[in-house]
Amino acid sequence: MDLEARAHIEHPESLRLWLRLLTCTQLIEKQVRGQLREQFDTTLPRFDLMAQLERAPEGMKMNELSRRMMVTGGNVTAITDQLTREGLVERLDVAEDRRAWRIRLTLKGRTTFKEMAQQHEAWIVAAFDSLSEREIQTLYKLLGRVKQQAHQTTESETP
Amino acid sequence: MDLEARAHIEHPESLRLWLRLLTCTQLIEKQVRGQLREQFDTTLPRFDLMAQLERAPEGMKMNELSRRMMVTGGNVTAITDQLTREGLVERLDVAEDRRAWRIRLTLKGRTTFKEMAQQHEAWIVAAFDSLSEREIQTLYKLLGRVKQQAHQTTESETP
DNA sequence: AAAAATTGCTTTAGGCTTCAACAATTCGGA
DNA sequence: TCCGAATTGTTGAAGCCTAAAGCAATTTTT
Repeated sequence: MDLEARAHIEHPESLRLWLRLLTCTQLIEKQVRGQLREQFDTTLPRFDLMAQLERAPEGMKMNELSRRMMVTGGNVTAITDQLTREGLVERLDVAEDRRAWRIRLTLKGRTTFKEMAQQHEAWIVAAFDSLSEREIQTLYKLLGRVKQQAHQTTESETP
Repeated sequence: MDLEARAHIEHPESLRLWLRLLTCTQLIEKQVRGQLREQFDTTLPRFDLMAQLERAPEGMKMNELSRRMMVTGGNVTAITDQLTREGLVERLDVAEDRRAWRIRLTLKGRTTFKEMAQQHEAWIVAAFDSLSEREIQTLYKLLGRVKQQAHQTTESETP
């Protein structure tokens, strides 16, 4: 019993697909949130922010974090504040622009993240366990088209 | 520039797939939220609740709404309160169980929803425009397996 | 160089969401 | 029958998220 329960017989296939997509994402996401909470006492947004930073050893401006995480700026401010208080990330001055910060994982942040990331990866692999390599590829490719289209639509909204 | 930016070269394909799935869902969802807001001054959760009710002419217990919407009960209480105040749904007594309510769309709710649903359907169809009928079927089928697996995992968590 | 526009971040108000604790009711077994 | 357990819905605290407004610094225009 889930979101798809609302699909009508006469609904177009795309609508059914959308509800299923939504259901899958929400189920997996809930599971990941729960595990992060239980095992590491943290949240998905905080994990996401650290995941972005892990790829940028020299740090990243909040601006860029916001774009990559696909959330608004105010949000990044709040999460960065938390992680800073806990000593997992640090705010560094940007020499050329006194408005901006460079956010970087601390040593503690880096080791903490590594631990979480390893578990996280295992959960995700388990979530797609029922698909073959080939099927994963197919899914990946088809969703690539959906994504591209969605990006275009989003961008052309505000001219 | 989106969530996928954090994918490493050495990450397993499932992780890349997960990030892409998440990106697609979020992009489409953001778009739908925006449109609902602009065109109908409402929110996605409110639309979702009404969508569930639309299939149950005799109404539905909050309990069941909560399960179908995949959100917690407190949430349903709040959204139902709002929609009730606006005259879009109504709380009816359940004869056999004085703890429970039966929530039902009012006439106003029904006509309002029909209008929104029509637009909503068009947005979703547009979102998957770049896929052929056959590709939509493939996606639907593969995600079906993912969903089934996710449901099982979720259920076996709390014994 | 001054004015205007833009950019980077923060703050605030408001909505969604969960979890945990609670009251009322119903159910089930001794 | 009666007591404990489970269920139904509500409330409150805390976190995430957005949109909009605001401030400070920077860039562009005139």
